[in-house]
Parts: sequence; C-alpha cells; structure tokens
Amino acid sequence: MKDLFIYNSLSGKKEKFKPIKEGLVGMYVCGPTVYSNVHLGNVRTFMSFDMVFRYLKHLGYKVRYVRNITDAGHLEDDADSGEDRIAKKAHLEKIEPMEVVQRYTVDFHQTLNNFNFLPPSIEPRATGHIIEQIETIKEIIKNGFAYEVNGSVYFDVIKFNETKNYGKLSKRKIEDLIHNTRNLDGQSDKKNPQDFALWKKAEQHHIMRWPSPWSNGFPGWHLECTAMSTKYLGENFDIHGGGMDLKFPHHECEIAQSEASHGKSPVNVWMHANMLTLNGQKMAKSTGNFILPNDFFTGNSKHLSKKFSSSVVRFFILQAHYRSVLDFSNTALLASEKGYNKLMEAINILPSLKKSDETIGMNVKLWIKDCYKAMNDDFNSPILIAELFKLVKFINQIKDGSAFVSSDDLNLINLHLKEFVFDILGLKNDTFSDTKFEGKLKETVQLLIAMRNEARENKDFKLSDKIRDRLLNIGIQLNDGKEGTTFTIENK
RNA sequence: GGUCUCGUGGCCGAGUGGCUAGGCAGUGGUCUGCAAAACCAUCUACAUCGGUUCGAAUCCGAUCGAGACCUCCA
Repeated sequence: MKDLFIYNSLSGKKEKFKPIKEGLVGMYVCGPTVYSNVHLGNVRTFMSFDMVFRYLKHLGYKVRYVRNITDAGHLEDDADSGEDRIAKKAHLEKIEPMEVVQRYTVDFHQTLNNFNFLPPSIEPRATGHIIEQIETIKEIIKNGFAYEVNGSVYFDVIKFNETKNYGKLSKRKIEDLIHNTRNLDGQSDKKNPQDFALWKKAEQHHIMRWPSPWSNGFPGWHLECTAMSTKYLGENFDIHGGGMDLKFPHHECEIAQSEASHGKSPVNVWMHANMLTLNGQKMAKSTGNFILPNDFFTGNSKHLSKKFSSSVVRFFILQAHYRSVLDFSNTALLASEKGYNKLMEAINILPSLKKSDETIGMNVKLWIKDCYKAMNDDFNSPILIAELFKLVKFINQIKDGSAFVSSDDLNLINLHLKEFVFDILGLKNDTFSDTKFEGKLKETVQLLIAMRNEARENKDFKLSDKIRDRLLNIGIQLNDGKEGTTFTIENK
C-alpha cells in the first residue's frame, strides 16, 4: 500500500502523512455555530472531513475525531458593540438561547444523518467547557500574552509576534494586518485592532454568561477550539480541519492561543475545505445566497427543478476535490444524478454476472491500485469516482458478453467496489432493481412483464407500449436485454 | 486598497512539462416491432499576449476576468 499524502495548509505542500503515535490519529474539525439551519455549503465542509475520517479508518487507523458544537455564541459584529448571535436569535424568536441551540443542534444532526455521515468520536460543546477555557486564558495571561481591561481579556498579538509568528498559517504579515485593519469608530478596550478577545464582560442584555476571575461574561470565539482540542487530543495532534473561511483569523488565533498557553504548535497538518458557491458566490447565511439540505428532499426551491436524494447530492459534492471551489447548479446536479444511477445500477447487477475461466477486458488488481492511488493523493475523490466508472464500463461489458471476469476477480471487485462506494465515499444505494428487490412488488412487475411480452408476441404493440409507458410513468423502467426483461425502480 | 487562489471542451469537473481523466449532453453504429436501457465508435479544450524549453494547458512574466480572506461565516 502506498503512503497517504495530505495537503498541509501550513506548508502549502502535499506531505506524507505520519501520525504522532503509530496507528492512532487525532483529528479536530471546527463544527457549526448552532444559531440557524446548516446550509449545503456547511454540509460540504463536514462531508469532506467525513470522507477523510472514513478513509483513515479504512486504512486501519484508530481515529479520534472531535467536532465541536459552538453554542456559546459569537459576537455579531465588531467585538465591542456586538450582540451574541445566539442571544440575538433567541430574542427574535422569544425563546431561551439554549432552546435555539437545542433546535439547531437537532437539525444539524438530522441533516448529517440524512447525508449518511459517521458520527464523530467526541462532539464537545463550548458551553460545557467554560472552565477549560478560563484555565487556558489564565495560562496565556501568566505567560504574558494577554491583558485585562474592564473585565475583558484580550490576546496581545503584537507582543506574541515579538517572539512567535502570528500569520504563519494564512501567510499574512503583521505589518500588512496593521496597515489594513479598519479603524473602528467605537471605543475599544483593545490596545491594538489586531488583538482579539479571550474573555468578554457581558453587557446588561447578554443572557449567556458565566463567572470568571475577570467578570461575568463569556469566552472569545477562538478559544473554545483551543481548549477542547487540547483537552481531547493533547497539546499537539495530527489533523485540524475546517472551512477555508476559518483559516484567518480563526485558525491563526488558535495557533497563537496554543503557543501562548503551552508553547507548542498545536497541529501537524492543517486541512481546509473549499467553498461551495451558488451563482458563483460563496453560500452564506448573511447574504441569503444559500440552499438548505431540506430543499433537495422537497424540491421546493427556485434553484431546483425537482427532488434529489441525499446520496445524489453527496455524489455531486464528492465529484469535486475538497480543495476546489465547487459551483452548485441544477444542471450539474442532474448530470450527477444520472451518473450516480449508472454507478448504482452496475452494483445492482454484480450478483447476476456470469463468471468465466479468466478475466478479459480489465486488469482488476491494477484498478484497485489506481483507486487507492487516487485516495492516497490528498483524498482525490473525483479521480476515485472516475476509476469507479471505468469499472462500471467493465461490468456492463461483462453483462453484454463483450468482456469476461474470473471468479477470483469478481470477488475482488465485489469487495473493493463496495468498500470504495459505501465505506469510503459514504454513499447509500437509493436505487431499486429487480436483483435487489424481493417480494410482492417484484412478482407484480414480473407479471406485467409477462403480459407485455405476450402482447408483443401477438403484435399488440399498442398494449405492450401502454404497459411499458405506464410503468415508466410510475417510475419503473423496463430494460429489454438478450436474456429477457429486467426492471429498475426509481427512488421516490 | 492589501494578501491569496483560480480561469480546462456545450455543461460539471480531474490532471499538471512529452503518456485516454471521468460524468452529463451531442453525433454515428449494434440491439429492439419502435423505443428506453446497455454496449461500441466519435466531435468540441486547456482566458489573452509574451518568455523559458527539443517540447507547455502544465514553469516564468504581463494583461484581462472570477472568487476567497482582510469583519461573524463551513
């Protein structure tokens, strides 16, 4: 088996992956802020890391995958005047902040479940780790990289940069940052605009608040990830992932917080998933340019012509590399749906394939190697899918009698195809064909097929076509082949 | 304005100094009573202009265009 290479945002290169402890992988991914429904762009990021998690497990690693839930609320706008987003939403809907958090946490889990995500090993919540966050702040203050003003604590970026490197992840120079930071009108407690809050004193209206040595308040929004990743994965762990838009300042600040509190660079490999765009623009709740997962299941959206299954959407997303921008469109999704159906149909007919003495038409062992090669090259799922379609072609050729497969090779295909499609890509088979369908429906359709064939023999094509077309309308497609007629049932 | 990324055929999307990506759509054929499905064959390509090189879509420079970040965002 070849080595796994992962693109590391820190170095800007693909690096051979070597876990800190052999056989074990610690991976942290920034989860959602649960103040509204996750949109498809959010889903894409988490799906990328779901695939990473699946593949690492497949390779035999024991993975501790930590993905947090941000339920403490971030600030709405500029650090000193903002209202907590969760509190703001609660105010609008006249419900408790934790009620908002609960509602959207449940929605988040249901959505990911729909898309066949594996649950992370640990899903810690920010509000459950206030003590750890306070302890981290104490460490940073003790080491001289933070200061307290009016009950709030800020990270001293300039001071930090004197001995460490602030900006090494996002490749920013602190001089440029100083130069380009807007001057805030409001009265700020910060020494410098680049400084960020570790602890904020709560204003009167702020409902979410906890006691601390500095004030009744709440933690700064970069802090929870540092506190929780350190708690569950240690001061130095293997992989940290998140959306590209979190690279700066969020991840940059995480590095600074870790280095300021315990002196170590927290993460070996930083991975960033790219944006999903709609109309060429990043999906974002704030601009209204987004599509919700639920829209696919109802089909009720100006962006969609019909319903789509979650597997089709998953397939669509994985057809692009996680580090590329992917533009969403109905046309692209329709194309993916056809491709997905073709792939599943090939899997469905696998059990009915005829075995031969030898394999002609494909080098199965080489194919398996190529599939791993694709995934080992920075989780290149589009290439893996391209390889899968080469196999699909081979399977169809066997069915048509223009290619042949040995019993051993067919076993290999069976094993590996299913591993790649279901275990690694995490797709589900939403299609139904007669080979996987049993029971009364199958018998009924077979009866209709027999009646149609009778009509055809009697040259009653009006009746035979009526049966065929009516079935197609219902979503059952008849496939006339050399060995007789089979059928496929469309999902939904 | 600053930093960074990207511009691939009708559409979506890989690749990256010489070797078919793949999917969808199109075209021709096989099969069929006709279709559909499936199979076979096949057409469209690397934003523009320069440079490096035996050779560039791939490296370098410029231009144009798009996006991300710089402020909460996956």
